[in-house]
Amino acid sequence: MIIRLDMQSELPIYTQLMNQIIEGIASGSLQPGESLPSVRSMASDLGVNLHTVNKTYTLLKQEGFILVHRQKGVVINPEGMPEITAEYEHKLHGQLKPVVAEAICRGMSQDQLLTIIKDMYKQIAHGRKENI
Amino acid sequence: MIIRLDMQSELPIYTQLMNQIIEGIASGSLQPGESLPSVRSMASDLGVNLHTVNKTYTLLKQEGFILVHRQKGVVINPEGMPEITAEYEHKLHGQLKPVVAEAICRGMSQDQLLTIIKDMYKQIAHGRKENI
DNA sequence: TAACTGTTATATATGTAATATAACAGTTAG
DNA sequence: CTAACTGTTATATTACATATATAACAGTTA
Repeated sequence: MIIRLDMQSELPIYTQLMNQIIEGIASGSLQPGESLPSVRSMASDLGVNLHTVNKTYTLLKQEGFILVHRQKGVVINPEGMPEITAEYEHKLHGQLKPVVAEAICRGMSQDQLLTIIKDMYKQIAHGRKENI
Repeated sequence: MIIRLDMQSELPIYTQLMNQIIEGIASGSLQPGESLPSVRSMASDLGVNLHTVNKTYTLLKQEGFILVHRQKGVVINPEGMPEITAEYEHKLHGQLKPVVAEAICRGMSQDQLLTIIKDMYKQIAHGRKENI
């Protein structure tokens, strides 16, 4: 899996890394049970510090996306992904609200916005089943 | 317009304030041409520093949501809101992608996601026309 | 003139992000 | 058993963002 970091971005490196791993899972390029590089090798590959990768892994572990297997190292959670909890729905609303509000301000119609979401959903989830 | 700040939030105060003003415009509770409190009085009302409010106003001005009128002070842009530029669409994609990816990971269907967006759009844009 | 406006400057305290170095306990390969 | 790896933790430092405090400036308004 190819990971691209933008050192000029306003987003922290550990957040960019976290997002791309989640996108990798969503797209199917990272399968449940598949192992991730060690914090040291990942850090080395990306040219960042060990602790930056470790922070990403710690957060992904806390949310249930990955787990640390004593033999296999860090793996995408083989038991499946975290569920749609009330807490997650609350977080989702908080993330979407300002984005939707700005779209409305700029005169974007509901259909325009839904089309963008549909296209994005299709694009990300495109290669889900055939990669199993 | 009522503004609520969460001092425990991970979001900076100036971002919370910015989001709520944009949501106010989207909902119609803030109309184009309507004036906003001065940086000092707003800061005083919210119990924050002058510069925190000033940063919010500066960012909103840069994006075209408000402008500084020599007589009327700070007003919601009477010429209308900023448009849907290519730059904005790029920003929108960057904001939505990680959110949609996590939803897919958690097994949320496209319809579930679209329903949330629709409800949110309706809720925000509900009192648009009747407030003019 | 006095009180307000946005704006700018400077300084300080705090927290986060990212780095560097080091160590520990456990696992694995030679 | 040794050596090299694993995740994990600790400590320290640098850099930057956030938020504050205080002050001043030019322009506007009552």
